[in-house]
Amino acid sequence: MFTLAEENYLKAIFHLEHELQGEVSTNAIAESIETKPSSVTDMVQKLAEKKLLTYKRYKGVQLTAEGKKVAINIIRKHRLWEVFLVEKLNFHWDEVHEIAEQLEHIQSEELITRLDKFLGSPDFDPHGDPIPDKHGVLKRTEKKLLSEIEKNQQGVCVGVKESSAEFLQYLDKKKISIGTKIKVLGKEFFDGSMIIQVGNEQFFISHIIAENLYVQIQE
Amino acid sequence: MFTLAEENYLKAIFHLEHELQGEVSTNAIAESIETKPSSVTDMVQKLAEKKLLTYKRYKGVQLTAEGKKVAINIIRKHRLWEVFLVEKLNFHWDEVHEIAEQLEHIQSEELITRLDKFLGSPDFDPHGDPIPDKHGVLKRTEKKLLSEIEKNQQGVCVGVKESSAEFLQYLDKKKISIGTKIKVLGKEFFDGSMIIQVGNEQFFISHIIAENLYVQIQE
DNA sequence: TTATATTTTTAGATTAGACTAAAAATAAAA
DNA sequence: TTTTATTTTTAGTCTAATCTAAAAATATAA
Ligand SMILES: [Mn+2]
Ligand SMILES: [Mn+2]
Ligand SMILES: [Mn+2]
Ligand SMILES: [Mn+2]
Repeated sequence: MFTLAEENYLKAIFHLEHELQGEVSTNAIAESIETKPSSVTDMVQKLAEKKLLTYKRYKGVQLTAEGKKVAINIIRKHRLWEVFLVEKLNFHWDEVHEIAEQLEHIQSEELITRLDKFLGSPDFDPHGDPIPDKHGVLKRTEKKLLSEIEKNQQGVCVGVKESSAEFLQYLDKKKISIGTKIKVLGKEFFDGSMIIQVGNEQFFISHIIAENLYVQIQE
Repeated sequence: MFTLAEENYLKAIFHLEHELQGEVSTNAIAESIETKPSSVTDMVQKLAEKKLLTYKRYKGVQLTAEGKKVAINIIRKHRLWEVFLVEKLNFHWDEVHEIAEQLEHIQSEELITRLDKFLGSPDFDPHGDPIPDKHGVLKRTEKKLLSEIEKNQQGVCVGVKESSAEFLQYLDKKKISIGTKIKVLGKEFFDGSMIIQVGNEQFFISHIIAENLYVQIQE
């Protein structure tokens, strides 16, 4: 149906639309998929002709409903495969992204239907990201960045914003994973750093860490 | 490591070397991967430069040890994925080949190691074809074509030579699958057709069928 | 508002892989 | 052993996806 490159562009643009809240620039796309802006212009013109996005010269792009549908389906496949790799093959959560980047392009509706069933129709992937259902509907949960919660509040970790192997390994070292309870003991106004409690341990984390961890507040 | 096209050529050449018992011609490759002979010449020259096969103009090609290693690894992946699709996702044996053609190109040693373990290190795929181990070693079994066995002998089906969906569906209709006992009740010298017994049923099969079914003779 | 900087697009080149048409080598038939 | 047929290779073209360099548009600063 679509080429590997086309699928990767659509997925990247979809993610950028959410991060940037609106129109996505040529440079933003180029940076995100590690290519040159001139290459992006070419591809974006091709995708516009195929009605997967709208494009006005110098004005950036926006996915059409059809483009979104394609992107969401790739994301669905990516996240289902990540669940498979962690739940069934016992990969660790910092090892699965690269492999899922390949698996997400396998073309077979039936395969995904069956994989989903085999995995028990999971709602979230190993990084806490929601898995769209077959109609593209995402389960919404109200989660907050750890950096947004107040002193003495407590939450349970439900996801990571950044999901590089390096960050995930840092979290492992600190014994933080999906489901871990985190209590904010102190918060430094100046630099946003925090003292938090995880299990019996209390330690310092920088703002960078706090704004890449999603938590659900607990009373 | 290798491109999709390169992998497909190596795999096709490997299979042809076995079918044709020796040197593989340009035309044979072209037919097998459904491309033009001129395209094959190009690719074969490229693979020769990479030392994956030896090539003499107008003389056909032969895989090097390295070329064989690559080909066998792809076949290993293909067959392991087929087992996964049938055993875990409950696909039928006539539905898995096309999907495995895609999955066999996923690049990750670790993935295959874990998949193999998850599946219980199977020795055969759903069509009865042997799965090479991680060193490329194939489990050899003495099996015969049904067409080669004599009247009143009996065997158990251990594999199919042809594994197109059409042929597999024919076998389903006749209630023949891996493990099925087959007894030869009659054999027509003229055209090689047979009367066989499968379970309680007795029926006629043509030579074409008999020479695409592998059996292991039982006393 | 004019000058400068940044972003984006165009023009032209490159690579992998495939194709067609024609030439060259080899095999088969007369 | 010529002639004819088949197989294989070469030469040249095409498309997808990328790149560099330069031009054009837009944004920012003086
Ligand atoms: Mn991922
Ligand atoms: Mn993920
Ligand atoms: Mn197969
Ligand atoms: Mn098979």
